[in-house]
Amino acid sequence: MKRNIAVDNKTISEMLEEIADILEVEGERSRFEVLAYRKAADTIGNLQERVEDIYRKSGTEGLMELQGIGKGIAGSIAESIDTGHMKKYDLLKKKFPVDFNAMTKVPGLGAKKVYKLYLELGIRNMKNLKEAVVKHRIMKLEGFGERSEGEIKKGIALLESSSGRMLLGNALPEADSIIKKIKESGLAEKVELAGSARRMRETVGDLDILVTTNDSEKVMDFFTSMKEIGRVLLRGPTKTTVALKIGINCDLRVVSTSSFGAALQYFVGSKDHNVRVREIAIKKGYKLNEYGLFNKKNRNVAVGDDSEVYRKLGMQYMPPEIRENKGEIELSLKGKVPRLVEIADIKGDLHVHTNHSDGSSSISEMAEAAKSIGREYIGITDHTKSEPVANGMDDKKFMKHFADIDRAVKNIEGISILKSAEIDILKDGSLDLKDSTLDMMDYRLASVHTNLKMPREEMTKRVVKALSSGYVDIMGHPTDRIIGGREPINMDLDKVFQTAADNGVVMEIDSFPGRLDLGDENIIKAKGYGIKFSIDTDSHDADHFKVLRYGIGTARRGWLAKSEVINALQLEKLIKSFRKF
DNA sequence: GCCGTTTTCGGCCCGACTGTTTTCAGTCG
Repeated sequence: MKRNIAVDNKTISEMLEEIADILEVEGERSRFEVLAYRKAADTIGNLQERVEDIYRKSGTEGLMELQGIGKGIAGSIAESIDTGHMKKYDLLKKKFPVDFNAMTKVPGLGAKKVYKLYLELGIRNMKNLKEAVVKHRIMKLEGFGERSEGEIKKGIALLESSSGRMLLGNALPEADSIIKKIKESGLAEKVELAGSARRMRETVGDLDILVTTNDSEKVMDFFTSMKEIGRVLLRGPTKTTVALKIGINCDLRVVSTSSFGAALQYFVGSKDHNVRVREIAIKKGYKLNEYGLFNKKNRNVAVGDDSEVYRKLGMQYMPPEIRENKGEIELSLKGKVPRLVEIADIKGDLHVHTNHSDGSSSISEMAEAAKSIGREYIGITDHTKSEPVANGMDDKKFMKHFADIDRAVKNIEGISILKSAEIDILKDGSLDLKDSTLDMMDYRLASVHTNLKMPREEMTKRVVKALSSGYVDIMGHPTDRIIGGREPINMDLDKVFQTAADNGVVMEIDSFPGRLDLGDENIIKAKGYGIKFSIDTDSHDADHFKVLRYGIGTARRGWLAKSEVINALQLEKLIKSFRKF
């Protein structure tokens, strides 16, 4: 019997991570080999495309194109996809039947401590660990103590109450508020957001805030007493870590003014980006750390902000969003980093719902709200009839709807309102409205909302048919994924993007924090096909327009320039761009 | 195990904080 074993990225990533853990505690291999496995695990864990798809399409060569994956690990991944087993992993796990993966997630527990707990106390999993804590067996171990046991206990509780990473859309407003308060306290000179939140990653594991001050003690006091803070995890003169009530940690780092530029460069990351930058520094005779860029005479030559570090290294500045070691270093050395799209470039919003379907505000209210934040046009894209839960409208209702839009247009100045719809792409790839209705629209946005679990071939066919119909201008939230909630629909993205390119279909970047769809990696992929993008908010309420910053952040992570974004066009040019012939 | 405008061999980023240590290993980012 042939079993179809689904091997997802998370599983593969966790296996590689455990191999690293076990190799580390065995201590027989070089620490670099351990590092290599961790790096590979990291790459797979953060991948947006399914590693299985890459393998099925391009084989081990395709896998080897990924960062930190060479012949050996590619082979292991291939093996696990083909057979459902990874021999190397199985062998090591047989030797050490320990759930490193779960236990190293407890803050303060790394591979070596987990190994020691196994050797001395026979602890193999979280259940054993919890029991040992309750029986106070851990504090008696050499190298552990009462304190460690308490931290492990708290760590377990924390893990059980939280799921790890948090949506950027939930974390960033919290960071904004903390930073604002520190600024207003007058205790710090500079206060900057760093880390993955600054890079606008779709989820963040923690928040990093960087300050310069001449009174570190007072800033730390102020920070640890803020009402947002749940408890203080560690506190030192330069670094304090707290658990925020919203469920993630926040680091506050204090650096001297002269180190600010290097520190900002360092703490914004990413880690992989920084490794490359440091290597370049070494080759040029410098030493780079968070305190400065030091020349042979040990003088810090990069005073100012992070752009100074890059300038001194002969590199063009790279915006935080692209610092992921995905080719930006090479572009920077050649001076070819593109100017990325900004919020200020956006002139309109092409995905807006009203209370005519499942929105909560009227056409006029949405238009007024958009106008008040500087939009010059919006497109009303209410749902079609296949979405009864969203009050989707049929052809007849759309007639009345369009008349209502005409009326709203007459009563508002300073913003244009376009007629459109978020048209359902039906199971067979046809569209949910009559051609005659579609003809009345200024443009057409189409999305998949139903039958999301279709097999890959069928789904690909369905979407390709819709995009080739000549009636789709924009594909809405193309993969339909919900971050942390729903897998992307299974389709051959290369075929879909090729079809879109051939038919002049624009891909949407839906700015809603839980969607961010397309995501950064798929944007880069689509960009390769010459596709254009529309960065929309998918607003269902007048208050939703503010989520645009997440879509812009994602677009920037996808290296998009203004010229690749259709809603950065003025209205006349936009309309022309929709007229294909 | 990975990787390559000094290399297909010989490198592989760097420092803070903690607990339990009496000088440091482990963990983290």
